[in-house]
Amino acid sequence: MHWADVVAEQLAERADSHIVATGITPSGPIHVGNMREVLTADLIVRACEDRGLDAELVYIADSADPLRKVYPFLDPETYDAHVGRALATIPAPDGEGTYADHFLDPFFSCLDELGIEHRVIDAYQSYADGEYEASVRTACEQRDEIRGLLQRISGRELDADWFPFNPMDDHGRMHGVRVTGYDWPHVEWRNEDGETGRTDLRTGGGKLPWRLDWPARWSWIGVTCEPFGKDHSSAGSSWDTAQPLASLFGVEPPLGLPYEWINLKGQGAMSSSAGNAMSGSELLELVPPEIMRFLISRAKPAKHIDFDPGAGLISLADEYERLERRYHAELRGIEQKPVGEGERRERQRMDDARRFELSQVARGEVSEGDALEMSFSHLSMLCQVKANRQGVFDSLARTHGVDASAPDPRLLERERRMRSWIVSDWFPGEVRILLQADVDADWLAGLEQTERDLLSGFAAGLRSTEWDESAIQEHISASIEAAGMTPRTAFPLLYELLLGRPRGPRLAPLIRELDRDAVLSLMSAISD
RNA sequence: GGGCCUGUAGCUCAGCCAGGUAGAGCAGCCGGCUUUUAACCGGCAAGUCGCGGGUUCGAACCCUGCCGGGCCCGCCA
Repeated sequence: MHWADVVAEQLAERADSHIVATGITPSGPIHVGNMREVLTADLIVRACEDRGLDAELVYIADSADPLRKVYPFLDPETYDAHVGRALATIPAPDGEGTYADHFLDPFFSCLDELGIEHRVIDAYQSYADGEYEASVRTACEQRDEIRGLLQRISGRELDADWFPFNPMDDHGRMHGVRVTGYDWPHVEWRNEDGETGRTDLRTGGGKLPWRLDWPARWSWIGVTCEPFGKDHSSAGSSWDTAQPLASLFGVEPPLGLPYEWINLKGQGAMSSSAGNAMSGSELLELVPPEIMRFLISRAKPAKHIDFDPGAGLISLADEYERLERRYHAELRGIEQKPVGEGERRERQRMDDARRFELSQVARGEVSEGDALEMSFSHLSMLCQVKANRQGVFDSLARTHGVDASAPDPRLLERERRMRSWIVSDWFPGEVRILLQADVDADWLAGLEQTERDLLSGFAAGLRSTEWDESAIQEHISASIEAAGMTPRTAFPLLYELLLGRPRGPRLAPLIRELDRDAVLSLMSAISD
């Protein structure tokens, strides 16, 4: 049974209606690692729906969180003054709108593309609207008990003047603001500059610290399930402290699902501020949304994912494509048996089917017979070799039976994305088709005489060859024949000469699309 | 120090929770097709399942002890 179905089954034992919560602080570009959370939640929601439960995904934008520091991608001139202020109240890096929205808007676009239906809860607004009032009051009234509980479970010593609410000063800053007095519904405070003031706790003016905020939102939103990053699941961390706090706030804790992190292959955990991250939007510029869903659906949440945005991403996409074909050929409609039933092989097939189904952007059953049957690696090659879309689809018409006059819209999308992938820095060198700049003298010296004859004959004649496919094709054939070689032995040499590797895309059309001057300049190095 | 995850074919991983004779893809090799769009088709080879102990009729799977790798415990998922 697929992991999302296992979670759904556990939820079914608890209730018929569920709210699956996720939240990410919009302090920077929301990267693929961040997005594991919301995708995990979506898969659970889908699995719940598939077994007839009501389920809703709630996304909490932590816009009330203060800017913690001036991140490397921010201008210190502007942002020094904003450290400690809520993300909802400070300007965006490009000056348009708020900081929080600046990073949330592209994220929400991703969610739409990924088919993730969600209700957005804005934390800053929710504090202002009084949604947190009951929890804030409980926290303040029972601050001594909470304080002891936090110290005991987290093993962390809290300051003598610790208070379960971080108020903002008159400049909107939360850092360094101390509570000096409390009388519901007000707190009095003093900031680092010695300024004092009074805040009404019922309408925002600050926020609960994270360890309290988390169970508080469970309480007022009614969260029943929540995936969370492993940083929250260490011993004594916020998940542990949230358990007793939840009962204090009068709710059952949700079913928690810790998930592992996504590493950028070879560079460790993704981090926007460290500059080794790919944002969700970026990924969706390269591959269709179902590939991103597949990345998450194929791995269990407890497994960390080594995300390779280069060759590995092409493999991933191709793997999806093969699974798609297999699904339509033999997996559709396979009976999903309860946990533990069925032969090993059969269980694997059931899970594969679910991996595919849960990767779909559209909800509901996958319609019949709509596999694209087009590998991403093949497409990557065509898009490099063909100057335009027409060329790609003409080729696909010949080799894959694609109707070039009315191609599948999904195929058009894949072609569009592949082109942006190729021009991006993410495109892997292993599959990049690159005309050699020079001839490797050692390689040339090591060849047989007939082999050199082939190359020099080919090179010499190319200059006078008309630059179209059939003329080039003829010239290739003539050169091979003149050298007394066979295509099988000759082609690897020609590829080696042009691309520096023994194989490549069909040669004549490839040369036709390459820059003529560059090719001829390379040829002159051989014929000399 | 505490916690979580992880170690299965050259590579990426599935299988472990629900014990029943080792799986997939890629790469490799061989063959087929071919005046080659890294195509496509067929086949082959490939693993002491990190190591030791235990439980069991039976362990990659459960328990236990080691060893290696990654990460988290300051509001970075």
